[in-house]
Amino acid sequence: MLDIKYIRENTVTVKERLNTRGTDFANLIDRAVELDTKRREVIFDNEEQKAKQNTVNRSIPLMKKEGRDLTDVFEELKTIAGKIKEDDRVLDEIENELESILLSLPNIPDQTVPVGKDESENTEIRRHGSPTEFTFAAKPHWDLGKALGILDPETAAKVSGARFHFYKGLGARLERSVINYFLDTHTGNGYTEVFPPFMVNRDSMRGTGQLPKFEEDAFRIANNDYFLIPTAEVPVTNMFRNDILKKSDLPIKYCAYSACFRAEAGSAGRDQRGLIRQHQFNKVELVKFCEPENSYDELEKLTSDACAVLEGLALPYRVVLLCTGDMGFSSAKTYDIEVWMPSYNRYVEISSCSCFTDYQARRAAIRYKGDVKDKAAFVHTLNGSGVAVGRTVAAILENCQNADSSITVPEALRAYMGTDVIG
RNA sequence: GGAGAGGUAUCGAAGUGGUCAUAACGGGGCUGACUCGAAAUCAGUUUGAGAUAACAUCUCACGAGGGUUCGAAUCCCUCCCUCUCCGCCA
Repeated sequence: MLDIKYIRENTVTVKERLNTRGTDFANLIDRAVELDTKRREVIFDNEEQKAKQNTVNRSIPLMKKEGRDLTDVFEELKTIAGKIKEDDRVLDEIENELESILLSLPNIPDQTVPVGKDESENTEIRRHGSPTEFTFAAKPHWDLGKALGILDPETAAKVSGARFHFYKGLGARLERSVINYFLDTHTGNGYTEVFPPFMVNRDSMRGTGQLPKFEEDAFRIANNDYFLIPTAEVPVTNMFRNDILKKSDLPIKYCAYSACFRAEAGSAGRDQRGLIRQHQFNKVELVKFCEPENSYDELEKLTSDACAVLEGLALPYRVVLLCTGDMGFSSAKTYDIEVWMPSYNRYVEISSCSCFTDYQARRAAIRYKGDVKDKAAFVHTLNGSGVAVGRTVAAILENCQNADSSITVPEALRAYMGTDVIG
């Protein structure tokens, strides 16, 4: 959520910079400023009435003691109470509309984010390794999975539906090995491991920005108002919702494994085969809470912490800085990490690392302070996949395949796998 | 799921319709005094949000949201959460 004070004082700038996302928010912003002006007028008037009401109310016990007739006083107070009630009602309306506008405005892109309309205008920052070359006809991971008997989407379709997978045997073990390898690497780099709930309430989904705008992307539990988490970002960031953190505890760094659930509304037909786009997938997430002045440095570190696990697996990847038009709703700056996927003959997103500045913190009321005297201020939140597990498994199968369809297990995983080769 | 108890600041806890809710009382933290230093003792200080040019002033917040009333922590309704016992369960 953006600060209405900031919008009020920088209306033109906010419009310009939000419009770089490719949607025109000018009307909404004008309406927000208008509502804010009205809001403050009503508050001013209302508080005057309340002050008067309080003064008279406080003197009532005394007057009663003196045995005064209070009929006139009560008459006047009744009038005041009526005005207050009406003002409260008006204020409520104004604030509801204002809030729903503020919740629908995305974060302001950072100055260093290139302006562009879509993913074609993202900027490649760096590459690691080079696209894998084969001396034989390489197979896509879904064919390898079938040949090896380790991936079974057909049975999953019977049991659940499209966009689900059974992993079997060494395939299941590979998924689990990757999760453990990721968590062990990140905890070694100073992240505290947490294991979160996979269902969260509405307030949490709103705190990180999934609601109210993107409800159709989420799975909602029918008999509760719970949502299946689309990413561990949601439960982990919301751990501190409505809290005031100690400055000396920052930065707080968490890594979390979770299953992730996405409705994938609107992506029918895309990535139909294999592990790339599933309703349920595993991910290890990195989440940070830090002071505002460090957040962009922390984003660089978080991104390289995510890259580290791909380097450990010797998978070729590149880092891309998203342009304004391709960036997520709540983010101010995002790096995507893309792994080389031979079957796609291109790099495919495997992690998205974002700095949200105070956007989520304001929505979720996550603040910090140093001294008792300090005013509580919003923290900055960051997160990034460290990294998507299913896509990593797909990348391992494809990049590490041999002519006979066997898979050479990356060295870093051998202890977890208990074998050097799948096949 | 059933029965009961409860949710007030940093913690414990009092307040059951008004005139001491920043909030009694007790503990903790911080600052100062005493001390070579510490303990003990004494004094002071310790919530957040909003309106405002304002660290002046005013308003709001007693789990959340409604209602009754001139006035609600207190009375009524709905919901959430915690604890104890029972049931069920991994």
